[in-house]
Formats: sequence, structure tokens, C-alpha cells
Amino acid sequence: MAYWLFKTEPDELSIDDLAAEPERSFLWDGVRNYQARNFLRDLVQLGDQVFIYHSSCKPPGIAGIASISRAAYPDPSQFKPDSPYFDAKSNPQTPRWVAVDVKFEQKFAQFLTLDKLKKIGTLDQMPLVRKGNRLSVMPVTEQEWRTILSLTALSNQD
DNA sequence: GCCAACGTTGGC
DNA sequence: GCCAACGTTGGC
Repeated sequence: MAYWLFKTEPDELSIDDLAAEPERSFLWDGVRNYQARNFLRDLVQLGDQVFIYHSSCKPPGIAGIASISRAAYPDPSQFKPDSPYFDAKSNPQTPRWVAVDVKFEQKFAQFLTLDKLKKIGTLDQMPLVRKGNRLSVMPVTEQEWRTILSLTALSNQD
């Protein structure tokens, strides 16, 4: 099982949206960057664990955990002309973009701000804390995963 | 709202 | 295939 971090704007989809329907699989679409796409398409697998990161908000940071409930499949939004994610150059025979499904796992009792993460020396290799990095889907090492978990208490730990 | 960083596009 | 122009991301 692998670990990941996915960025989302909480106005679009937040950890609370996931938590409100804990049994539901949510479509994770709109990834339009090739490096992120390649992670989704080639490496993200059913059951993988995902930090849900809230971006473009105050403050940005990690809000909780989801899991992959469906591995990569063609992102439906690329074929919808009305969608902001429409891609006229993609076609159903050779879809350019993929989506996955995610499901709620945990919400952090303590939201972990980017500012705090930047202060943890052992996390300095994460693309997340590196200047100018805009990757919206990134791998997280097991060590990083454990470090981050140790920084928060989980609200619904069993 | 600014702007640094970076990815993509398109003329040549 | 270079690279300038442009668009986007996302923290600040």
C-alpha cells in the first residue's frame, strides 16, 4: 500500500464534504498536469492512503485522510464541453486524463498547517514544502506519513 | 490582489 | 527543437 497527498480547494471539495458522506466514493477529477496524471494513472492503487490537503485557503494545510476506493479510469470531465476541465484534444479512444475515487477515512482533530509542516526538518524533501512546487498529486514516503500522523491527533481514532 | 514559479503553446 | 509569450497555481 502506498501513501499520497492530494490537493483540493475546500470550496470545491473539503474533508468535511467527505466526512459528511463517509460511505460514499467521491470522484477525484480535474487533474490536468502530466506528472500528477502519471502518478494517478500508473501508481495510485485501490486501498492506498491519501492525505487531503486544503489549498488556496487560509491557512492551507492537511485536513485529514481518505483512501482510494477506485483506481484510475478516464476522467469523465475531459469529454464534457460545459466542464471547466473539458479538453477538446482528448478523445474516448485514447483518453488523456484520468480520475480516481476516494472515500473518507479520518479527519484530523488538529488541522496541520503548511506553516507547521515547513518547520519539520524531516519533511523538507516533500514537494509540498518546496518553493514553487505546484504538484497536486504527490507521493508520500512511509516515514513522512508517520511523521505527519505523529503531529496530529485523529478525531475518530479507533 | 500580487507575483514567483513553472508548465504549455505556438511561431519560427 | 528553441524559446518568448502566455496561462495557471497557490502562497503570501
